[in-house]
Amino acid sequence: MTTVFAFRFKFFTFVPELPEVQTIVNDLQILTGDSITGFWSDWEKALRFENKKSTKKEFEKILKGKKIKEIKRYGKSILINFSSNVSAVVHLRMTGQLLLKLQVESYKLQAKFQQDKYTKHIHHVFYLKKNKMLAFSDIRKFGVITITKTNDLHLTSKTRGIDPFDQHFNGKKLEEVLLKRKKSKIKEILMDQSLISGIGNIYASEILFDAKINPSRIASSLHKNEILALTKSIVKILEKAIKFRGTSFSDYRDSSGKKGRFQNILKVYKKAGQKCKRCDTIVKKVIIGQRSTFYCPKCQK
DNA sequence: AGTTGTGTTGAAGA
DNA sequence: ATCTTCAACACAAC
Repeated sequence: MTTVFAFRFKFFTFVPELPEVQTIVNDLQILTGDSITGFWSDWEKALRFENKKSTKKEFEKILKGKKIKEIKRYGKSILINFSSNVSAVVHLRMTGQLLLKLQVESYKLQAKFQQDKYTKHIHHVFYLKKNKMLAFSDIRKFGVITITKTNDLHLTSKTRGIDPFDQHFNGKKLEEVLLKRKKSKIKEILMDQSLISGIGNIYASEILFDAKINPSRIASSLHKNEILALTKSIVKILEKAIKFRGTSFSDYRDSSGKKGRFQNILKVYKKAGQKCKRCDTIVKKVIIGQRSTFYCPKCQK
């Protein structure tokens, strides 16, 4: 029998955004100080070295023997800094999960454990000295792992808008950001990772509900006080979601019995046809930026 | 059983 | 250049 999962970041009903990634990063802290003994992958399309395609061989060559110095988050990306100026950027995209304390040999992974829904989507594995392994499971295989020199981290992604928990993020900063896409709908801007990093489809709807702003509003039409309210709502909702360990955990419980609970307090997301929690008006669904968007037509102006 | 919805990112198209 | 559309993929729900 395979070793029990210590943590399992559950399937794709919801997708990892900033709060889920922060929750994962917090849980991964136990790996600090551990070192890499090997690397395995059966989906090399996901592997990048700097900005080029890479291979599991190259990954193993670079990573083997490296010590994990720190694990951080930027936007929706997980940053792992190793010794010798090496870093890995892990992006879970839609369905990526990181599994800890699992023990599966690579030859078994090769066979894909076809009957085991918990291991059949593992595509990459970092083997570790103390903690056995860190496995990357990814149903849709959109996830990406980029290795780069720590010094060159800033070059790895175009999606490096300001993180809402950056100390420089405030109303004035958000105002500047809105000026860059004046004609766009506010919800599109919230989800534009090159402007603000970390907000995805779920929290965009929840934040705009909290700020009482209609998601279709054009950026340039927002008044100063609305931008200020929006700034506060961004931080407030994301902080609350982190406190609740995110939304992307449904039936899984980790070894201490905890699971994400933010889905229990969602106000508008996936609530079309139901009464608004503030004013009883029926919540509506529209498509903005090709994605489902939920809002109350009465209290979001 | 075939079609659709899911939603992140970056490349391709307009 | 700047905007929009689409492909990468697997699976649940209709």
